[in-house]
Amino acid sequence: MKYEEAKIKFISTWGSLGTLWGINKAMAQIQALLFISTEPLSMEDIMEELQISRGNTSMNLRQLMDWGIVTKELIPGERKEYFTTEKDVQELTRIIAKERSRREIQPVIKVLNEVSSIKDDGTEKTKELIKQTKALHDLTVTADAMVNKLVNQKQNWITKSLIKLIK
Amino acid sequence: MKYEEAKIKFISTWGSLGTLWGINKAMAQIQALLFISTEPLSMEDIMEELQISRGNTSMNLRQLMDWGIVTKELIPGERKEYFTTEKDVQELTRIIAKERSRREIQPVIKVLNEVSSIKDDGTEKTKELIKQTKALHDLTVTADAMVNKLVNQKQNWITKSLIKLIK
DNA sequence: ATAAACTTTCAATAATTACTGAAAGTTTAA
DNA sequence: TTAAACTTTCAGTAATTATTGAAAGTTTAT
Repeated sequence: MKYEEAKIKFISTWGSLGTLWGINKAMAQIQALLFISTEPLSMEDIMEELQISRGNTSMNLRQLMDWGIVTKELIPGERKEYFTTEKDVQELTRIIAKERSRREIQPVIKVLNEVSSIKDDGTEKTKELIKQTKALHDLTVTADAMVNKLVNQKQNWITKSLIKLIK
Repeated sequence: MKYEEAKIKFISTWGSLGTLWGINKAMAQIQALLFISTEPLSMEDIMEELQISRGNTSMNLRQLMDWGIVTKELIPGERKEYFTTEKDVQELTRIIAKERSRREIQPVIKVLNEVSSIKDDGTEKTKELIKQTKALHDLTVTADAMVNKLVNQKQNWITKSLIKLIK
């Protein structure tokens, strides 16, 4: 496999993975492109490479910046804006985990908490609802805490954690 | 909050969460309904509760069975088929993690492996592609192994693991 | 064998989500 | 202050994904 083919394969795989993570294809592809690029890219560059419109590029870059994954790079003497993505996979993971927790997990925890706190009226179905949503609540809280814990160990966290768990 | 309200809230929250997990709303809602139900439900019951069509119910139940989350329950003397879901949250997590790994993570690992194994032609951009996809590959492999490890500790895994990690 | 009771399939349609492109907005340089 | 160079916005449209409902399929009882 040659460079161009490998690049296309990587970008398109990353793009379709994005879809089932709740971020759209274009957004994931832009991030992928920046991730393997040796220098910052302009909007023009991105549009050209991925064959997407200016509007699409602008909106998705904005979202990536909202996530904190992509940043503007000012190149002296240039009018255009250039973009780069976080290049360190562990830092990238940390940012994504934190954002997903904030955006998706926390709201769910809140609902599970509300639902599992309703008054027990003594009926079997109410007892079941409380029991099951409480179990989900506790699981979610603990898993979320665990991921945050893992991910905040800046240096070499995965390896370290794995070693701990295996023994 | 009363039972009916809490139930509706739980089902709809679970449903919309499903969406950003790559499983569709109806599928997640059916699972949620079964999860808090005290007894097995028929297709009729599910259609009625969630206000969805017979075809939709049938297809999504099938998918849930493919995932191994829902099973048919035969009730003696009854013609209809009844359905239940795994009720234990830890077992549920184990099944979901395993399936997601198989369906989504493994294919990505394969591509990352292919892409990061292309021949280094000495150019900077090829070096960058190899370096970055290799980093992603290693991270993905390790994280996947870690989740599997965690999740396969049948009893009380989350709590145990957290304790280990914190100290 | 027939029919009643049920489930599955799938073409048509609806609902949702993503994308475009041109107009409006902004910034910088002269 | 004007205009060139650039970015953002958003109404319209395209693409994708989910849902329906009726016909076809299956199973069980008689």
